[in-house]
Amino acid sequence: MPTIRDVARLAGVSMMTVSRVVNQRPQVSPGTRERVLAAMAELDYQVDLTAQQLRSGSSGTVALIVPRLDHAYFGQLGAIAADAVIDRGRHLVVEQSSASQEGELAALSLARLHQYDGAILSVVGLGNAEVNRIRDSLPVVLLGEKEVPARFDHVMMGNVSGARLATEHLLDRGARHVMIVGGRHGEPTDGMQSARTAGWVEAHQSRGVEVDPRLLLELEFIDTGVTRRTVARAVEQDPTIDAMFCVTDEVAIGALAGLADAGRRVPEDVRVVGFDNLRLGAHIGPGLTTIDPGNEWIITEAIRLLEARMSPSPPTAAEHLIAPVQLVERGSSR
Amino acid sequence: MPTIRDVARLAGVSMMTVSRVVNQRPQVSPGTRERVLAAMAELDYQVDLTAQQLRSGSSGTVALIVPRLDHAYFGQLGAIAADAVIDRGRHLVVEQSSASQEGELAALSLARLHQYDGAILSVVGLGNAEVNRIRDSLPVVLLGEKEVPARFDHVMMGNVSGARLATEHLLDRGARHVMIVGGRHGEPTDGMQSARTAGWVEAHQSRGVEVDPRLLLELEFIDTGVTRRTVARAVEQDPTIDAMFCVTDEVAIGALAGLADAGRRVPEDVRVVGFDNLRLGAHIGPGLTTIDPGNEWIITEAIRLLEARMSPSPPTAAEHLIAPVQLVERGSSR
DNA sequence: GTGAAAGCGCTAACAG
DNA sequence: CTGTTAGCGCTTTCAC
Repeated sequence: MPTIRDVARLAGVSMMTVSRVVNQRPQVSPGTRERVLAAMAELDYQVDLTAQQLRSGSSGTVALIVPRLDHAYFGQLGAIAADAVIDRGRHLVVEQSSASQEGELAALSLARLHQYDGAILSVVGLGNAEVNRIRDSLPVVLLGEKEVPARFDHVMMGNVSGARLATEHLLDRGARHVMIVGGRHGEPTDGMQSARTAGWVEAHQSRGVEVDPRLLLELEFIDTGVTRRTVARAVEQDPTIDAMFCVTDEVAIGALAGLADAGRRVPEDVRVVGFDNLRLGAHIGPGLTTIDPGNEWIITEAIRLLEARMSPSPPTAAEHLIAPVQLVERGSSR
Repeated sequence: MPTIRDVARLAGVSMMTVSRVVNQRPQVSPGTRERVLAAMAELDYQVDLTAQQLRSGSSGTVALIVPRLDHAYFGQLGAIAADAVIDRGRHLVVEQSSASQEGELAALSLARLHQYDGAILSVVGLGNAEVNRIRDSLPVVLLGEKEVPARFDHVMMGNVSGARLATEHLLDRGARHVMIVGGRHGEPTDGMQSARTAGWVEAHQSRGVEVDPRLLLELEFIDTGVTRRTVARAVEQDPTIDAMFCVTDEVAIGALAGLADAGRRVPEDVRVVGFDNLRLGAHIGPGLTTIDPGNEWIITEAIRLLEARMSPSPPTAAEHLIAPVQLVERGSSR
């Protein structure tokens, strides 16, 4: 591989001049620039970004760390983020944190994170202890539905309001036995499932309907197949169920399948609403009514916060943002 | 940030000794190792991977470059690859190549690629001219359904055999008017759609059924919504269609929706088979029959080839592999 | 507008 | 088992 020194020799200039041309600095005369560019082309020169980064301290790269690459939701997040980061003149790389046995922490090795100018971290399954290990040495914005230490910037979905919106929609449609599929007891700050369960409860209160605790359906884990089996069993045991709020769209797809297995029609017998607004939802069964969590908004804000932290200006107080949600009405709840 | 020099000073040893401890080299006495580890903990030392890489020439990182992060297929690929790479003692980062206006080439900036020990490149939409710009300076394995220059290692799906298998399955079930949804004329080496169309033709020949060229349904582009509209129109115009081979599962999901829109039942009126074996397929409608392209096999082989290229041993001739496919039979074709 | 010197943090190669 | 020397490829700083 040719180095900047080879280019300098060939062009008859100093390494510094080549460096200036490579980095598009203005203080180079047109003639010199031409000769340097010619030499670069001649040698097929490529900058060594590693050396550049070691010396200059910046890599031009931002990382997005997600738990799983094969969950549709994180894929959408990654695609949006990649475009947004490019528009800001940097590049995005995505890493999967829960890879293999080593688990979340391995990918979070601070050493690796330090290779980037900044990082957007999706903190599902990460304890505060782990998150706290991130020193203030690196600009970081947190994503995710759990409470995080106050000193970090944090963007989350409108879990409570979204779940409430979805459940109110079902109650307003006349449903009186709205099951929450994938619900979980606990504080709304514990995570996605607890927060959405809180919204489900709130909706009942706002509409003056009693909450039936037997309608909280826990799932062994969040998975389409698991949901399918669990839901089919549930509706066979309790034929009065007339609606389901599913904590995610993937769960809702499992619920639709389970309801079909049990011979229930959607929306005639049971209405269904999901959460995430996956693209696919529009084309599944009668069309999946869902909550749009505002992913574009989330990424836009996360990157805005990250840019602020990466800028040389004095660091401001951490922000904690909640994205605005929207109901997307389709056939499964009509 | 503390450096190796700070640790060395605190532990009362040379930088080299600290380096040996950090890199788990055996030739350090237990006592010294203890003191160094203590000093590292005390200072909360983290290696600078950039400097390490500049000096040692290796980053311990492999890149996977995919066109879109939000296509379920590439998400699954990424997840499998991340696990496989970790098991080999390295890390994986995923980049999206078709980000924003700049397009494929930007992410392929050779300079960026050189930061990695090796790269797995999904070459959808990449011309041979672009691929050829990759010098032999970096271990690279190509993925994708188009023909590539012979000097590159290349792993691809069994497009022709898979499409043939799917179509034969439909013909054997008694279908006589098997439409290919998302088909395209051209050489089988042109890309995914042409290759699968070739398999569709082969199946007709092997079963002695005439190919009706009007049953080749082109799509404006590969998208669930586009497919839905196009398929609904097609079956209204030609009521004799009794089966569909869809070039991908995402297309198949659109076809299922379009068939429902047009009042056709699956599988009673029209049988449907997809291609990709997305997890979701099992739970959509009657269950989507599909071709499993052997993603695990593809990634396993790609990484094996990459490891071989990354090893110091002499480079062997490039390999061009085709993954074995399998029919996954579900309700949509019964 | 251009160049020389110095060094980012680390490790290969060689001594001992 | 431990240390010294040199330098990876680049850019910062300062000089001209």
